[in-house]
Amino acid sequence: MKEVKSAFNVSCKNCGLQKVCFPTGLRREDVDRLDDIVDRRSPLKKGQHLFEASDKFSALFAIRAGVIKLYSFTDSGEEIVHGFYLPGDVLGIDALGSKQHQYSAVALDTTSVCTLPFEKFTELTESIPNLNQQMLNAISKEVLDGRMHSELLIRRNADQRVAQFVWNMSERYRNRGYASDEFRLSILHRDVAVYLGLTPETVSRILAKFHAENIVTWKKKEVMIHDMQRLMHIAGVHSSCDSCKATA
Amino acid sequence: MKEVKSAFNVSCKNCGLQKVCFPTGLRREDVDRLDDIVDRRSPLKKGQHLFEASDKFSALFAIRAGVIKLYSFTDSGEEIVHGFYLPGDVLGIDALGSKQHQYSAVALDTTSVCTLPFEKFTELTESIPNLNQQMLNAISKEVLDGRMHSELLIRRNADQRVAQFVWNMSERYRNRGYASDEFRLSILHRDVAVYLGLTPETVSRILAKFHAENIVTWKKKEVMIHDMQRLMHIAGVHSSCDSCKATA
DNA sequence: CGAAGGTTTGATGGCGTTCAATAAGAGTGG
DNA sequence: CCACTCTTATTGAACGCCATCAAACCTTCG
Repeated sequence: MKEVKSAFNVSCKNCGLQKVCFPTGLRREDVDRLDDIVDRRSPLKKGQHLFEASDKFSALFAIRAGVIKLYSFTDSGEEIVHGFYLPGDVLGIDALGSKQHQYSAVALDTTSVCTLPFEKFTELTESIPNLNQQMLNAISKEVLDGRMHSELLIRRNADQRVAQFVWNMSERYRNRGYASDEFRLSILHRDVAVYLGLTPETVSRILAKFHAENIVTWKKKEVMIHDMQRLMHIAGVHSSCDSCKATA
Repeated sequence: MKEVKSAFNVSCKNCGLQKVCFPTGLRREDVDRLDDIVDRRSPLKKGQHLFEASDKFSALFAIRAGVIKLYSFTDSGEEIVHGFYLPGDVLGIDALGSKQHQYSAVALDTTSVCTLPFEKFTELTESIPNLNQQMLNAISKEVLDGRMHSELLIRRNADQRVAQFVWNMSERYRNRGYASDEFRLSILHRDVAVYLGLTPETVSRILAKFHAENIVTWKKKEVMIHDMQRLMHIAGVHSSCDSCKATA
């Protein structure tokens, strides 16, 4: 099952995201065995779906590069954006119970993904004890992310929501070893607005204000944070060690 | 490890909630083995905590009777209510990753709980294959509940939120075999308000309106639903089979 | 019984939505 | 490469929902 390597087809062993996918670390031989079951397809183009709501669940996915938006629609047809998944994030957990995807996942940019067939993954779990805990970590992260999202939607005004979103993205890139004060973000303002429970107009106005006050500039998929302190202050991130918590 | 039985100390085998705790069903001998590891303490009184944020995680909990509120505080000291747990619900999943509770759980009424020591539970998992899937179901439910909460907080006005909350509670009681149009609910309006991202005043006003329009009466912990159709309509639950979905 | 906390009701104001119209990008085909 | 179209972003004005503040009433519990 060993395959030819390419830019989009690097083994877990040589993947820079190993620490993100498996934070507590697996033994080298265990990573090799994981490699054997991982399926690496050609990258998704912008607008292509990784899966759609009601699809049968057969695998978990780890993002290698790009961005995925997880979304669904309410009974009345409004879109709900549940989250954005960056390199190193695991996708598909919502379907573990019903074996059927509850939401849809679409690429917002060229995105490459590692596929973990769930059957084989479960078998591996029996022989790699640590893998089960890794799984629990990923699941737990999913639950906590959901709670964070709810928290953001309750009693935080529009300024705070936008600031927290930008800061959160910055932290996530930092944890992956990228620059945290300047990064590319292929997410439409419209999608951000839906995620934050706001209208595009409101988000636009707030970003204009942040730009005028020289806190954050977000133009043409390029985000630049000029004043991290004030950004964190607006976001309501007071405790000095929150970045540590986020890393955990 | 077999114990004397009492009203608050019934084995899983004889527990009416078995279908809720283990929806897909376990074999009789497996339930017996579960029984052996379950710890049944004396009930919690109103106001007592099952666990608190930052407590070490050592067990999952299944509610047998009563109500538990899961909550935490923001950096700025505001309370966040993440959810209410009814008989048959599983609590403690948020701590699976970090082995440390992230939120606090307090009894809103006299509440009895089954304790599942996680170590022993994990061991059992190896010999009862179906148990692992039960676990995944519980986790998945936790994720989906969180998403439902977010969904409720986005672009739903106060009327819709309150209606959806009452309807949801009604459904949950119905799924447990209780009356769905008349039930006791030991939750303060204040806690409901925080959960819904509203103020107590707003919730009070809306309940007064629902009462005046003869849709729902909620006085002194007694909820009566007089017009389920209109309640569902306000809640934005249009599809006729949503009760089925909720059961799944 | 008295105190503390929860609920109800009313008046006022602010924040974010809504509607509308323009500007700016992105994608397509000539 | 430019013209054309479609989607997204920006900016302005006005309205409405819900928070806020305040005061009275009601429960609960020591």
